[in-house]
Amino acid sequence: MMDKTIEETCEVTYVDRKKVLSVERKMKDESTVQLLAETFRALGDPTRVKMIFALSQEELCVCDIASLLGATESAVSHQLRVLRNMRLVKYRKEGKMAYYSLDDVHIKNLFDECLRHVEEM
Amino acid sequence: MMDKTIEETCEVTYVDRKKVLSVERKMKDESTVQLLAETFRALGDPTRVKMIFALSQEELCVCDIASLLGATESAVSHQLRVLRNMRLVKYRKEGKMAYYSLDDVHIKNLFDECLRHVEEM
DNA sequence: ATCATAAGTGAACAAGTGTTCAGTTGTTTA
DNA sequence: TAAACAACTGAACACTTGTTCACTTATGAT
Repeated sequence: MMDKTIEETCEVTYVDRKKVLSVERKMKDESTVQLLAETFRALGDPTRVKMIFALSQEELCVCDIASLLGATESAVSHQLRVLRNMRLVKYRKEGKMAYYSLDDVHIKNLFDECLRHVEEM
Repeated sequence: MMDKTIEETCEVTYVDRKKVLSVERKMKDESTVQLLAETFRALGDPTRVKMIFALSQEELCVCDIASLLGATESAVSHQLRVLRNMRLVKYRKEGKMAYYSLDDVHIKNLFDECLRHVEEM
């Protein structure tokens, strides 16, 4: 990229150095940015969106979800792992069943806020 | 997938048909699910996360953002298009500059809620 | 102990994504 | 008018992701 900051020789700068520096100071660190992106990406799939919505309504076991989505349990299991890895869902074991639900209230808030945005489109 | 719903011949069902049907009735339609997933996916990239954060602080032009992220203007322009397509950012033209900002208040709420979730991890 | 079943896993492949490069458009200034 | 520049775009590529298939683990029933 070409350097557009010419403030050393000229007052007029196309890049607003003051604004850029101000934002740069507040910028979240690399690992937080990474986690944010991974979290959003975990939500960025139609199958997983349906799972999150379903789990925002009811606690469900893997085969409930599979039945609901018309998917194989294997596929559901793989997707649940993605959501689990980002702490979007939690589960409790009861015998051979695993009952899943949303991990915390932020997830529902986050999801509902996005729903509101989308429903305004 | 094997059919596990055996309620016609037996009272005991592994799939809780009542819960599944209740969720099925409330399930969002396919196009809403698709938009939700696309919106989350648009946010699911470190570069775009940084852009959204930056724009939550200040209105910025393309070259400000490029300078801030150390990216080419072409790359920034491509990423901004993704965000624009999902109405996550808007822009105003002033001469040859394009000033970008977050599209609406939902985006900031959504982003902040995710930040809170991530910072609890 | 054996069988059935809920859940989870690894490997492999098709499909989708981000970046770069080269080039275009439109505006400003000399 | 010509040159400079902000912004945008299409094509190509390397890389990532979701799904399927075959298999494993672990629990409960016969």
